[in-house]
Amino acid sequence: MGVKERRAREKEQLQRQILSAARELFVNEGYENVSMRKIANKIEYSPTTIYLYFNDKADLLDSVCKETLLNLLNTLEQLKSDISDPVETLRKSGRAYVEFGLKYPQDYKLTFVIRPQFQKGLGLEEGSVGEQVFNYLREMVSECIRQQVFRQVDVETTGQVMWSAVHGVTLLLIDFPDFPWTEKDKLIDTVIHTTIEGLKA
Amino acid sequence: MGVKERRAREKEQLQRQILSAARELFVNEGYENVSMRKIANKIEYSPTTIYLYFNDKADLLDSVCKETLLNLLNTLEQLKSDISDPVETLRKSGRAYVEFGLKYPQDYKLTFVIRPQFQKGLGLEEGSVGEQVFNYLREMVSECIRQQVFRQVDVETTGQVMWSAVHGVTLLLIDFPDFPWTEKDKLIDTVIHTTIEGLKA
DNA sequence: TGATATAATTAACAGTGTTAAGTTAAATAA
DNA sequence: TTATTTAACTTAACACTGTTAATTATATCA
Repeated sequence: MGVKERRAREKEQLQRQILSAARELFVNEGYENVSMRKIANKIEYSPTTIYLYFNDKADLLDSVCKETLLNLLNTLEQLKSDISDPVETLRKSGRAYVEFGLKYPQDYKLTFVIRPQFQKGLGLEEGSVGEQVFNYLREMVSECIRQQVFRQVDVETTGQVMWSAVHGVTLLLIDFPDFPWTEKDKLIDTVIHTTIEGLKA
Repeated sequence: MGVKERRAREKEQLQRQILSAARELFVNEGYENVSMRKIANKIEYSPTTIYLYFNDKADLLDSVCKETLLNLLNTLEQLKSDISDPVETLRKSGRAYVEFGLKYPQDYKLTFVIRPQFQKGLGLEEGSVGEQVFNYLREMVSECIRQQVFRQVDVETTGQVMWSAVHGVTLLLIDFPDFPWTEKDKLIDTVIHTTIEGLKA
């Protein structure tokens, strides 16, 4: 009886090993520059072994991104402690979102830009981690509207506006590091502040 | 004397031919899925001929993006006619920017997301078309501040905030077409409106 | 015409994702 | 313990990729 379970455990472990090797390579060298053979070398298995654990390279990317989203979700959920000042929490969440993107720029691009190009199904389906992330944002925004700090536009639109702003500034900072940006922290704060002010009643 | 010129014209023509074939393929099939051989087939030349006109595939991408930026710049410049209502012009420009991105989604991603990954030099250097686009935005914003419609934060930051917003919503709409967005036009308008309101004095 | 310069091509290299077939090792059954 | 089945893994191969060096064809000039 225990044999099967041990084997299952071993399989799982190898799967995780592959995943972590893939993540490290994707993040350090970019998805396009990582070959299955490179990943295989890193874990000291033959390239085709990977195909016993993942459908293809895109599937590997998919799994890496799922992890990233989980990380992001965890990071965010640590912030929604006090509901007394929802705007402040939203502000903090926005900052945390952008900072997450800048801390793991490759992961962020992989998840929010590269992946959609390969996996047409957006990864924001019902019950997915991606959806949970957006739900978090929805809750924050919802509370701001409920307490009548924000004007009474619908929650969906408001959330999407907020997402646009943080997504935009995150990607610009990642993709054009040499652009003469305003001091980075100031820019991020201004983006978030501006959006929140614009949403206020 | 005229021979040289004719030859130069012919070279130029072939270069343009290559470029337009590349653009068409990049846009329709995605940069990664287009091979030099595919481009060569399209123009009925051998693959290596392309290398007589462009350094490499990234250089080809570069040229395609430069054209895209020129298109964007032209689209925008047709709007700055009346300076009397700078906020309205800025609003229109924002809309035009997003619409441009949605009209040519592949071009937009190529220029603002894919290219930075291959060409580390951001393509917004002094005198570049990219810089001109941002200069346009700067002018618009500048006028809003000059007429004291916007609060007196610096022009740079304000412009960058605006850019973040439109860039963000454009990419989200492109990358996650299946997400349950608010009605598209409403979302775009709200993003721009919110940002502008947030920037007002 | 023959010499020269330029344009375009062929062949090749080292690498890619992925599949099908073959091999090895481990677990079960006799 | 030995034979058989099953799972895990590897080898070899296919049809591609971007790019370079060497080669051939073409058009211009003397």
